[in-house]
Amino acid sequence: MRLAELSDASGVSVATLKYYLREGLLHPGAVVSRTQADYDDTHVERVRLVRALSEVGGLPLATIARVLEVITTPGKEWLEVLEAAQRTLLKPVSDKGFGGAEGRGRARAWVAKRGWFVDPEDPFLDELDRAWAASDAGGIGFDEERLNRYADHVEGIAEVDIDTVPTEPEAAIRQVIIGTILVDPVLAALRRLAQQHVSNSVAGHH
Amino acid sequence: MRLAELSDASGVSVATLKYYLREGLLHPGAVVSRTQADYDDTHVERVRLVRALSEVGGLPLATIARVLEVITTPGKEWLEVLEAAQRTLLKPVSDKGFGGAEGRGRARAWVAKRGWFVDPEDPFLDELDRAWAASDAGGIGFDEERLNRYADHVEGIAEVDIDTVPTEPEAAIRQVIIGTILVDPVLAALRRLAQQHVSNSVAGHH
DNA sequence: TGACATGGGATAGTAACGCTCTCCAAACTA
DNA sequence: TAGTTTGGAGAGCGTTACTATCCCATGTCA
Repeated sequence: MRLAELSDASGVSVATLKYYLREGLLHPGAVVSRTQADYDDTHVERVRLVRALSEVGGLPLATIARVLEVITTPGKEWLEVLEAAQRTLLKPVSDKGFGGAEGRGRARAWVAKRGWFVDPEDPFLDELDRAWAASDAGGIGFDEERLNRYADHVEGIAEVDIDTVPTEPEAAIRQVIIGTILVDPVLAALRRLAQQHVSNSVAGHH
Repeated sequence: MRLAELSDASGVSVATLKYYLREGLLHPGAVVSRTQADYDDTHVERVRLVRALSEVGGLPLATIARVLEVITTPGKEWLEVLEAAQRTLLKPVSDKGFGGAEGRGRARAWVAKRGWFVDPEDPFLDELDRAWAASDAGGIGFDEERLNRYADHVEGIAEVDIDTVPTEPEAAIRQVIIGTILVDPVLAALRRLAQQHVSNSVAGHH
């Protein structure tokens, strides 16, 4: 398959493919001659993955490059890779609150109270803090009780996530990382649809 | 409060505040003289809201401007506003799949099968299609059963959402729109923490 | 064998976004 | 009154994700 054919197969312009090659988002094809390279299905797959992570996952290309590196580096220890993946996925946190610095560390306290087994150094605790503070800034601050109600249901989601992780390590890493990113938008869309359903159901009963 | 003081109060630079004023993201202060304007708490709040929607919600400023317009336009019918809000929140869909156009419309079929009451024209059905297709492109495609398991839990989340909507229309609109945007990151962070908890719990039992 | 289109690599240019810097004259301040 | 500060307008900048141009070796057909 030549570059133009890869372009047709993936729906991405030749110019963009060249760009992805330069940026290391796409592995080079087999060099046939100095002006020709051969691409195969792995390239088509890769391009689709990159577009999915970019368009739906909303990740910047630089982050996608790191993600790809992690999931294509074989061997390595499970935990090591997952940790690297987590660090990779996190947007650099700007540490600034929204005018007031109150409420930092609420997430840790809440998680402890709830009895969740999570590393107290986990960066997603800071993410939760940030997101919680943002809700406050938006004037829709919520209390621990409401967070607990959310958490009840999210636990169920996480169980599905863990349930469906393949046993083979290579596939597992791929699933965990890509699944985490790409399933988020699915859940977001489901949430909006479910809101409509619930609200229509309630309305229908009155 | 002068602009410099608003800057101190909100943690946003004067230059950026000027920019927000130009872009209509921040309502003008009361003009005291040609070189002085008076800002108050509503301005501080507004700036924090803009930063929250931008930094945590990840919305582009142009979208934030539209959101603000919707939630600050009083009167209007409930449904009308919510509809406008939904349209506002959606990123312009590029309609392109990820190389293959297969699988379009799966979302509608699935929703019908599940018996959810949603408008068949709802753009979030397309969002769900896109996100589902992206998961396929990522090589972690899932079947309807897994989607059903997710949906069971998401319904619970939506119930919490609807439960906590205030009765007063003005506040309700604000809550629905801002809540939808800003709670997503909270749920995403919770999901990652819950994944860890579940996975640690399982590991602990073996 | 030669004319000529095509492919791939390198470089430069572009559009959108989100600020940030500079300048200005009016106005407050010592 | 001298000096600093303010708000407003405009241009400029850095990043991101492409896109367009140029070049020439190669493949292709006569």
